[in-house]
Amino acid sequence: MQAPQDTKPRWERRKDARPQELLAAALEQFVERGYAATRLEDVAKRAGVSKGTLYLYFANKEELFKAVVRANIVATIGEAEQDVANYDGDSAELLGTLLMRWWTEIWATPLGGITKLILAEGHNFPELAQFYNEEVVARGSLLVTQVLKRGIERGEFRQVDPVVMTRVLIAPVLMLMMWTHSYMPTCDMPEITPQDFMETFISTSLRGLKASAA
Amino acid sequence: MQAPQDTKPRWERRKDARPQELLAAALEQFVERGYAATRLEDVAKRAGVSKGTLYLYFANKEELFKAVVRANIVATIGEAEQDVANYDGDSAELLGTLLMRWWTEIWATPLGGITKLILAEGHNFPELAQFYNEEVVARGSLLVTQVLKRGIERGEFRQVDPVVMTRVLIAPVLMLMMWTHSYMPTCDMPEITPQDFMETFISTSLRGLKASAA
Amino acid sequence: MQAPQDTKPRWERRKDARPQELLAAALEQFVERGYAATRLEDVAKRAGVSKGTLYLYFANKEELFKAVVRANIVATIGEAEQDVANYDGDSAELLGTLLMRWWTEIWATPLGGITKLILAEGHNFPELAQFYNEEVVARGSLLVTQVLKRGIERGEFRQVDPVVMTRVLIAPVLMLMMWTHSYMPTCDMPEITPQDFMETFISTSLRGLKASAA
Amino acid sequence: MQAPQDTKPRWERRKDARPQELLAAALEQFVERGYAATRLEDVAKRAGVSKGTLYLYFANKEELFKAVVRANIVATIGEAEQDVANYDGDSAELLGTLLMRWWTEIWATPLGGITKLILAEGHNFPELAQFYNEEVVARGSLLVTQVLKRGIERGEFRQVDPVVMTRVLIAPVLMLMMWTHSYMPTCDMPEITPQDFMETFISTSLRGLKASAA
DNA sequence: GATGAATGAGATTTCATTCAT
DNA sequence: AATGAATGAAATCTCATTCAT
Repeated sequence: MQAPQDTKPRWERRKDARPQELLAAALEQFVERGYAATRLEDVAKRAGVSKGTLYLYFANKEELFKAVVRANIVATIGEAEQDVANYDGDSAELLGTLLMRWWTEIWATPLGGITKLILAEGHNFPELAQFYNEEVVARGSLLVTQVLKRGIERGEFRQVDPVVMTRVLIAPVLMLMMWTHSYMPTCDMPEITPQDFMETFISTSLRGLKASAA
Repeated sequence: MQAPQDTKPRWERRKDARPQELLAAALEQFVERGYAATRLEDVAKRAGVSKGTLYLYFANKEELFKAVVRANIVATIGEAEQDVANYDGDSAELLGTLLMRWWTEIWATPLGGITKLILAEGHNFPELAQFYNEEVVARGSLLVTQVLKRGIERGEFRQVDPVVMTRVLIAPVLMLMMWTHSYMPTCDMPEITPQDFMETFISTSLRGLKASAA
Repeated sequence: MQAPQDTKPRWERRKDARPQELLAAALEQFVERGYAATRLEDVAKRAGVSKGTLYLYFANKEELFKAVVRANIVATIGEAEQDVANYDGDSAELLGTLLMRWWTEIWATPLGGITKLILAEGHNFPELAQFYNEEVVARGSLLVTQVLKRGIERGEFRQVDPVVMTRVLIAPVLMLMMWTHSYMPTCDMPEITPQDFMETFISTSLRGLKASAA
Repeated sequence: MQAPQDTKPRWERRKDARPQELLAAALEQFVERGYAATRLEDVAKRAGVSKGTLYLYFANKEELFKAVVRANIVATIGEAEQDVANYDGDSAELLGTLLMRWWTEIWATPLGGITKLILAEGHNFPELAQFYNEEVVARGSLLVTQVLKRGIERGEFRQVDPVVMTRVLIAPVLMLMMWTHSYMPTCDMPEITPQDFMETFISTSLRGLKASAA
């Protein structure tokens, strides 16, 4: 007796997979070239389909772009929110871990490419930029802010405005992401690894944040 | 003897001013819309000339863009280099001043818009990106690196890799500039001023940099 | 012994019905949208089949269109021809009845839609237009012409050119049909019914046709 | 001394004429092919310009079409309105003259081609169809209706519903126009001239309209 | 026979670039 | 030097048609 797990004919299974393939190809092309400079024909070619096929799945270029953005808003933030809620130790350590995970698990992934796109060409798509900011940036920021408040309340951090400080802490991570995706491998940050950058950034920031000894 | 300062007839002086006017208009348009989305017709309209006139001064869109970039690489860096060389006081204060001046005198000006452009669409113009990085980012970085080395040597700063730390210190300023130019006034950084950001950033970084008390 | 009327299995009978269903759907869509604006996908959807199925029955869009036209050339004209041949009364009454039946039995039916199509987009299909004119318009016209000749011979109608007069009598009916199918319900003929139109048209024409009393 | 009538350089005079040339070419092409089947490239070619030039003068295909329609709504109706108001003789004669002039001065001109277009493809452009109906059909109809009322009041015509009768009188003229523009020269109305048609139509209708002798 | 995913030619539209004046 | 009408290559998008399943 044959295993009936998948009774669909091959091309139908293919159809189910198509949107993902197209989104993947589009993501790569958009990240590589930017929104405006990306030609749909290239996306199609990269996905191994014809121009017309794209339009079976996405109404137009803008919708394709939006779909790419939506598809890459990962659940990672949700997990991080849990971690922070449950954590019970040193705030500095929590903050350091949080920022480092943010880098490795979010910005160093394709989501980083998306974020770069939004920052670079976002103002041509105001609604999308807003949507993205709310879903990704704002939620992530809130997390950092909460840890900062916690540390301040517990006397671990000195008195700073947690909202402003949140921005200050986020900025270097985003900028690292921009550099990483700027395709200027040689001219950008020769001989510096993201790891180096993040470690130096985190250690310095935590030092600067900590309540003055005593 | 009459003052020979300007013997040219008026329309010829106008002619000399033309390129500047065109570059100014192009800068605004590029910053507002991005490279790809900028139509030369809009640049021309903004400058109050016809489309054809643009081509009298610049061979094509790309050359216009390059000219805009070149024209906005100001001499400010040179001045700063002098200041640093002549300074003779506390390294932390020097670094703080340097960073703040960097913001107010460079990134908060139209040059900021150019930098954003380069970061956003630079990889479509690799040679330009490289040129820009060398002329602006590298020279500026070098300055910061020098101050860091000076501070470390003088025992004011703790032992850090000055090249990496330079990046860490530059990143927030650039990111602030990106945000400032991202045309997402509402969703971006509600109720935070660049001033707040810079102050918090600088004070925290300097604290994190300083050699552990004693 | 079982009735052998239909020994085919059901799906095969279905198969036989398919072309009719497709033609019906195509007729509606063509009439509603016009030839050029009709998308085969919509025809298929309307018929509840897939786009590909259309091509099992019709070689291409043009053939489908032609098939629709051919399928709607009804036998009604044949009946009318019989009626006219057998009639033995007043020519004016015969003509009036003929015209009114023409309207109700032909132009007010989907065939009207076809005629509108031919008139509207027929010159993109010259052969089809010719075919249609010969099969429908010419035969119908001939009928009218015969009645006119009969009336003139019998002294009931005044001396007119029967061929020209035929056109004059056909025109209003066709125009009514155009209006009826023109999908401009409000702007076209407010508060006038086809019935009103036909009655007024017939009575006036017959009056105008009749041999001047005496 | 040279005549200074036209100081513009040649190409500028050309520019002024361009829209008219384009509209003329578009009219021909639309009338020949129908709206949907007309390719802008063909219009351009017919006008002796490139595709892009069309877009200097008309935003898109639909706007071009609308412009063609607007440009062909002649003032003729206005003149006819004057004539009717001033006329002081036999209503039947007035009506006959009106209808004949309608044919020769309006429907037999390019405006006829436009009307055919509207009737054929008008429901794809509802607003345009409405606009056209109001400006051309409704005004023309009103004129006929007024003459009918006048004749009925003066006892020249028998008692008919003037609104319905208006339609009955307009229909043949419009249908003649449809036939004329249907580009089926051979199959349509062999050996009948529009002149024949109109004369037979008018004489029959007037006979049918006149108050029964006495 | 039926499906519907895939195709690609062709249409509209945009815009950097040219060139006669 | 300046103009702006004209161009045409290239991009987006549509849809009749094909074909593997």
